[in-house]
Amino acid sequence: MARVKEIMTPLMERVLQVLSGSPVHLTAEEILKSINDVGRATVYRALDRLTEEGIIHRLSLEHGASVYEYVRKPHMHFRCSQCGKLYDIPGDAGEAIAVAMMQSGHRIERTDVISYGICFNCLNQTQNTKMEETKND
Amino acid sequence: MARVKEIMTPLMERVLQVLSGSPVHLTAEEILKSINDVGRATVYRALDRLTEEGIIHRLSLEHGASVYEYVRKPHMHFRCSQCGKLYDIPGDAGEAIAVAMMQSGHRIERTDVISYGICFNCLNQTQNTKMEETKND
DNA sequence: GTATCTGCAAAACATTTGCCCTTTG
DNA sequence: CAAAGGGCAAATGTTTTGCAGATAC
Repeated sequence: MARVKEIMTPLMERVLQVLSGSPVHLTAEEILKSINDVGRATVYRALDRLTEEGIIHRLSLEHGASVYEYVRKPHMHFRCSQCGKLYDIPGDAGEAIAVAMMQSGHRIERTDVISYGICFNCLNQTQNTKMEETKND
Repeated sequence: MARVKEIMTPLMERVLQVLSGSPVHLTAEEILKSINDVGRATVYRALDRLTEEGIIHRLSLEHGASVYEYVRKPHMHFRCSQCGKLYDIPGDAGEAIAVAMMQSGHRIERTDVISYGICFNCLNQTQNTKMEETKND
């Protein structure tokens, strides 16, 4: 951790504080808002460097901005195509993936697993909406 | 496949032809260039619909545009953080992921596995560069 | 004083939207 | 002619860049 500390700038520390204190994924814009008197570019620069150092994760998603999260235990992600909400899914990529990736000869630094579909919340709402529609017909 | 055919517009067919004929992932811009007399917006619309229908996959990556690929057999992806090249990695997400995702109660439609790191190509070049530098010091 | 960090504004991309024209049934 | 597809340009949203001032060593 000593080495990590060395490379940290004040802004990186502040960004990291915001991220590590948040239970949810945040976009660059959200982080920007929760820190006063900071330029947008600086936040992006800090996020880039924190990502490169492996201290945080950047998640690139369909439609809209990337989100950042403080690296805790490994997990996967699920994104609802309907409401756009992002869920953490416990568990990690597992041996199978690691082995396949290793055999490729590349140096793997991290693996993102992202599923897309309809979340349980939207599934229920759709059901309700359908019932309403039927009633009104 | 009958149902699929019904919803295909001429543009969707042309886009699909380009994608299914390409061994590599293409960005919207690349697809645009390989089709004459087509508006940018139309290509995006076609790609959106093809993606929704599950006929092609959109892959959202760090830095730069999303790439599209024709859906053949399931596989994973590796992106080199240095040269930006995207590699296909044989194998799929496996049971472990599917089960974990299912338990979440969401309706999973697809899962992307993307690893980031340094590709074997860049690993070699870096080695060579280092040797050169040593020579010149 | 040189390198690093930061803020600001502009630039650069990637993607989406609105509007209008064309085609098809 | 209504509905759907498509072209174009402008708008939007996200991220990056260039530059100048401030700070740290």
